[in-house]
Amino acid sequence: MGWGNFTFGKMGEKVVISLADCFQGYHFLNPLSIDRLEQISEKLICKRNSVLIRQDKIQKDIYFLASGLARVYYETADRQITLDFVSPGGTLISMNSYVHDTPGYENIDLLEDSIVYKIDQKKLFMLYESDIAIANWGRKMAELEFIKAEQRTMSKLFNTAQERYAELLEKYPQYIQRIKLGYIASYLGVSQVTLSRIRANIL
Amino acid sequence: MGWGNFTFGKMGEKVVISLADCFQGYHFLNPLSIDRLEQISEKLICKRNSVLIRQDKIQKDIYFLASGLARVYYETADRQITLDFVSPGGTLISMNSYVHDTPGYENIDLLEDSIVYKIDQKKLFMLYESDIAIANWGRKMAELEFIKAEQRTMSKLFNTAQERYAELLEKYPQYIQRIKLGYIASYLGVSQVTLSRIRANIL
DNA sequence: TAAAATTTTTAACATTTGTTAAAATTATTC
DNA sequence: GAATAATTTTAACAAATGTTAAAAATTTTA
Repeated sequence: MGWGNFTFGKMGEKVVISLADCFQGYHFLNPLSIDRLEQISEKLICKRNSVLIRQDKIQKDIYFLASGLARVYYETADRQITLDFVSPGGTLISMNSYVHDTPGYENIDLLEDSIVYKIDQKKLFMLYESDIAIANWGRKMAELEFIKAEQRTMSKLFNTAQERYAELLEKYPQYIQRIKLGYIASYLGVSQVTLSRIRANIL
Repeated sequence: MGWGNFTFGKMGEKVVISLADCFQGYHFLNPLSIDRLEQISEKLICKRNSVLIRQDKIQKDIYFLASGLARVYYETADRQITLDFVSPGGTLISMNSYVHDTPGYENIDLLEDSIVYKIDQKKLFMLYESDIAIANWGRKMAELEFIKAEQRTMSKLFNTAQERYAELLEKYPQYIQRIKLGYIASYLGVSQVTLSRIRANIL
């Protein structure tokens, strides 16, 4: 997870990240290990609004987003809270499901037509036991995802919705145009009405 | 991190967890690897109110809490927010500092006289490269800490301060007695006045 | 144990944000 | 391009929480 990269380049063209680059985003990997990971991966072409992960289903596998845009959110009976938007190069994972083979917490939908690579968890776990470079790559993945999640938490705890919205506008103007305000509001942790007030500079 | 265990047993006696049990809390480890980890560990006896980790200092090493109680918090110029309380068997780590060798986000203080084990990060990283069991143990540590942090985030997003306080009371009555209300309030994400109102059942 | 210091509760008020619903705007479909 | 659907903004009001400050209770110290 982590919306750190690009969905659209400077000229508005779609960005596509290679699977190897998705891997290397976490840690250097030798060609042999990359090859082993690629062999347990499957390329998927997904339509806008596709569902990748549902909180009530076990979804052990990991996805890497090569192109497109995804939304990660939690849901209860009465509310839906957006945790993150993920851009190409990012990882889509329900950590609890991946680690414990049980239903996790997150729902992940694709907001745009996307290309994702799916890595088979069972086969990955076997590689962890035999290839120390991949074991350490998997360690790095967990560590860096932890830090990304921590940064999101920090930002939500210490910055106002206004500040966080301004940050979004500055860093990812392309997104704001294309994502529903309701999603952005729940990402910021305010109601859509409050977000409208922020946008109108009433606050 | 993760306040999952016990500080005081049923009769009020202090709980002490062995270093090996701290390790095994994450994942099974063979005796040889346990021994290797123990060899890069150092036992520390700490007084109440000791400072373990400061957000403006690089603190790469990992601590395991064998006995006592710790508080993890973030701090800005005007506010302090308690993230977690950690009981024996838990891990005290500034993940950003541990991973990136830079100052992290968290401050960690000991709220009681405590016993902690410190693991040298540099030596640990060397073990990661040579011992695949330890590499996978380190992976598990990061994965499980991620899940604990995620659960805290979830709880804060979806449960009211009342609900979370009631949970605390039920699960850890021993703590509530000994921790300042201001710390608990900032853990719950409300002002101390609101926590007093909750306690008075005004709400 | 009395005095001092710290912590917790209570009170009064202001402010922020949510809720509901309607109006305005924008996007989609035929 | 008009009609329909979806999204966003605005308005009015209610409710919850924060702030400040003082009182009460508890703990610590001498």
